[in-house]
Parts: sequence; C-alpha cells; structure tokens
Amino acid sequence: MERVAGIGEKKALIINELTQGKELANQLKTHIDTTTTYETCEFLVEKILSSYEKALSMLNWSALLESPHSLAGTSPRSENYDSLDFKDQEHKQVFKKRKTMLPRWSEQMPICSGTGSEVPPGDGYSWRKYGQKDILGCKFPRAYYRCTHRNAQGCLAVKQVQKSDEDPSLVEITYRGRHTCIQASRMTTKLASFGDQDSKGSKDRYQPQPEAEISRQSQEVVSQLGECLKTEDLDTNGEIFPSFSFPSTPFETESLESHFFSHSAKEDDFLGGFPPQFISPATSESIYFPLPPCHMTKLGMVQNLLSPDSVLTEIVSATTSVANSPTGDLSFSLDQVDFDPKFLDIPEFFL
DNA sequence: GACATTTGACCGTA
DNA sequence: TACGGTCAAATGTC
Repeated sequence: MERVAGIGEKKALIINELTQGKELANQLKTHIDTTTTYETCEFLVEKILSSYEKALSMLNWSALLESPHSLAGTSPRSENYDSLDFKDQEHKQVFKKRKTMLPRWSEQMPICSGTGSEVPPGDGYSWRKYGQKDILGCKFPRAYYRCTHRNAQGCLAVKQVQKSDEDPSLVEITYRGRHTCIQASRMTTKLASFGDQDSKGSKDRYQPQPEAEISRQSQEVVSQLGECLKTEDLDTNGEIFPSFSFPSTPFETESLESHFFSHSAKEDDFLGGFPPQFISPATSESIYFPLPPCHMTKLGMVQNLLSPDSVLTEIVSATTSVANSPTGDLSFSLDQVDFDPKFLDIPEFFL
C-alpha cells in the first residue's frame, strides 16, 4: 500500500521540479538567441512549464490532503474514497465534494476499424470496465471504465464511453478525474515492443513503486526513447511512433490551454489526468503515445527532436522527472525565479 | 487461480 | 421518482 510521501520526500520532489524548471529556463535563455529551431524552444518551454505545473500540483494536492476535512491519514485507495468504507457522514460529504470537483472533458474518437470490436481505441492508460448502462434517448449503452490502478494507486480517473447516435463509427469518451497513477513502466514496455498495443489493456499490470524506482524507470524510458530515436530510420518513424502527438495547431493549443488550465487552476487537481493527447511524449512519468492507430500522425516534431544539432539529448538527460502540462503563459521573468528551499519550510504543505 | 467483464441491484441526485 | 453512476456477485478468459 502506498502511503502519502513524507515531508522530506515531498519537499525534495518539489524543490527538484522547481530547480529543473529554472535550469531549463536558463537553457532556453541560452538557446533563444542562437539558431535553435522553434520546435526546440517550444520543447523547452513545455518542459519548464511542466516542472512548475507539477510542483504547484504537489503543493496543491498536499494542501488538499491536509485540509481539515480532507482524508488525511487514510490510504489513497479509492475504495476508501468511495462511500463503502465511510461510516462517517462527514467523510461522505467530503468525498462527494471531491467527486464533483473532478475535472471532466470529453472527446470523440473513431472506433478503430479492423478490430471488429466496439472497444474504443486505446489511449495509453489501462482501464477496467465496471459497468454499462442504457441511457435514455441514446441508441447505444454507455460503458463505464475506471483506471486499472484505482486499487493499487488510488487513481481516481474514470471514463465513460458511448457510441455516437449520429455516427456509430464514433465513440464519445468522457473523462473524469485525472490519472494519479504511475504508468511509466507501461511505457517502458511499450517502447520495448512498439505497436503491441492492446486497447483493452487487460494484461498489463504494474506494481506500485517507490519514488526512487519510478525516477529510475523514468530515466530508463527517456534513455530508451533516445536510443530508439537514434537507431531507427527516420523515414519510418511513422511506424515507430504511430500515435505520437503534440497539439500543434493554434486551435489545439488554445483550446487545451483554456480548457485544462481552467480546470487546474480552479480545482486544485493533479496533472496526471490531462487528456492523453495533450501530454508531451518526452516527459518521464507520462511518456505517452496516446492516440489510436486510426489517428496516426507523422510529426515533424519528432524529426526535429532528432536533428543532429538538437540540444534535446542534453535536455532529456538533464530532465528525468519532469511531468507534462499544457503550454501556458510564459510572460513572467525567469530571472526572478530563484527558489530557496527554505521557501518550502511551510509545515502546512508537508504535514 | 487470478483477473477482467457482464449485468442486475442499489444509491444519490435532480 | 426517474435517471445516471457505481457496486458486487456471477461468469468468462487466460
């Protein structure tokens, strides 16, 4: 059973994130006047924002957990969050509140042709179906999925999948909650066996891992990614990363910013559950190949990552635990960002 | 045997 | 009270 990280651990993680953000900002500053490509800058910006976002989330979550009506002292297991184990009405209310606070977003995806199944395309996370319901006015039943790691890691992410009435070849997927589980090990597996994606995700299980192990695995993932990128023929990378996707258009970027930043800011929530397609693939904990084969895109970004003069190898090696986040406003002065570890000596954050 | 899925029942909300 | 969401026993699969 995973326990809430200790004060020292959390503090170290947050300091680490902030420090990385600062280092990346400095790198960006160095490269911004050189011949560095736009994509490289964009990549750096993403990384910087990821670090800060992750650090902030840790702080927010700590505060949430430790608030007077929080579930402090209980296991993160979701069963405890559910009403089952709550005899106490007050706790029920808290959980209700937590549930209503869960961010929610939806998207439409085509059902992968050729699979012969109505299972929606895999989104990289593993889900377990826990129910199905006929919905009034809808031709097709709605299926309910929750994260496979709900028990093991207390991940509260759930999704609802429903075939579109208008176009049965489409499924509407509504996500609720964000993934707080660690699926890096899955990604390691994926990297080791490209294309072996099982949309049902039934067989892949991961054990809860200590932070150090997670960090180590993250490094391995990044390392493997680098190796693959180096060794594979670039002309075939559409095969290598069939579902590797950044939001690249202004529309996508804008929409994800407005959508998810608002969630994040308002709801004190995690990073983990950002819609998979918005997750930067070069990050550690959520290195991600989100879209189904039907969404295959061949990205210039990947190729830029591979450019001989790319600084990204350096970046990747320097960044082992940067999570992902949507792009945000960078209009603050990075020079003024200097994190004194003492700043984190606020007991409320780490009790 | 372990795990996932199915499905009827139950519960909370509007 | 109808409906959506979840639970959990039964069943299926590997």
